[in-house]
Amino acid sequence: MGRPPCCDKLNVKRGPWTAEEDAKILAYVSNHGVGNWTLVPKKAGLNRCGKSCRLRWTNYLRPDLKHDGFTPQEEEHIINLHKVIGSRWSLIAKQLPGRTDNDVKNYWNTKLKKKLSKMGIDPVTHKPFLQILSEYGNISIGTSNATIMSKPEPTCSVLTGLSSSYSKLMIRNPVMEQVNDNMISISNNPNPSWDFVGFHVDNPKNVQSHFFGEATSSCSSPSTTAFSQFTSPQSFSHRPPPEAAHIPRNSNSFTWNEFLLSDPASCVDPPRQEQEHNPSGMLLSSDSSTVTPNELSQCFNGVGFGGSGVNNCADSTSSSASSFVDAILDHDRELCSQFPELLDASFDY
DNA sequence: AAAAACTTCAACCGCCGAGGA
DNA sequence: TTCCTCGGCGGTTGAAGTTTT
Repeated sequence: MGRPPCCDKLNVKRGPWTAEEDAKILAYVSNHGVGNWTLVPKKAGLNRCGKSCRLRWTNYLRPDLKHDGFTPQEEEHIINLHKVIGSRWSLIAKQLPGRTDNDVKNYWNTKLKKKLSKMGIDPVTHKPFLQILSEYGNISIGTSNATIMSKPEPTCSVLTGLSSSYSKLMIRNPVMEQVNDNMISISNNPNPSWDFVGFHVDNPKNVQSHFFGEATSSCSSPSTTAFSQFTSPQSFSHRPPPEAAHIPRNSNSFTWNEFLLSDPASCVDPPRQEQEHNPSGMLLSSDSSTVTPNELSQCFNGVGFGGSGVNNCADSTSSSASSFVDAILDHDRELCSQFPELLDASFDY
């Protein structure tokens, strides 16, 4: 019945790989090619699980892998793809030649998530925190002023039970002032504490789709509680405390390029820069909160990194579209033909 | 200089769908 | 049809390295 087990997990070596073990894998693959990993340990003379051998090969030893840092173009592409398909790391990695799903996942978890959070962008929903607040600005609020000592860094978090119409918003109380019609400012509160803000939502389904639209796809836990973190832009680290971080009220109006191409250590309020470059507040590039079918198409077709630079997301002439991409686009067209209302600009994936 | 805190990332874990026996 | 493994995936862990206090 069935196949024999791939290895005796109790008696195989675990932990870091040695150069000698790497050499054995490389020698084996060069002679026999890739396939049937359960046989590899025995044939290559390794006391490792076949699964472990496959992982070592695919994540580290493959000759086509890049081992250098991610480029700003790759960063932007990861963000764009994550915005569309969530934490489907293998799919994202397939659009980035030389990168593995593990690479992309680690890079997202250690760098990009923090970058977005420091911008005041929720890395789960890809929406500016202030937009999320404004979208639900008609909620009734009552604070209990509870102090949360165990979360020193995030400036704002959302806790919610999706089955309930009552949610909690945890805010490290910043000082917020309106500058003009288009701008508000957030400055450091010299005496920050954590506030719990409870609010009722008319339609919990809306909250789920907007706040936590990806939480269910990115969390393996069956828990019904989602936890997202936000950090307001005033908390850019390693910088002197800004007098005030200005955020355009129309927070859609900045581009990832401008932020990602800048050094985080010297980054100066990207949304503000964008506002200065574009005082009208018009959208210059991709909308950070919604994705149209056309944008989806552009983002997928724009892969390949042939050197087109910062605008590769819009390079729809690329020939690197995969069958997966075609399938998504076909499905998208089908949906749009059946449900024209999906073309409405307010639709969020 | 030392300790603590933080970051990075290779490796592991557990789940799932496909498919072999 | 059922049982089981394989291969692949996303999430998590923990050792090592780095930075900060």
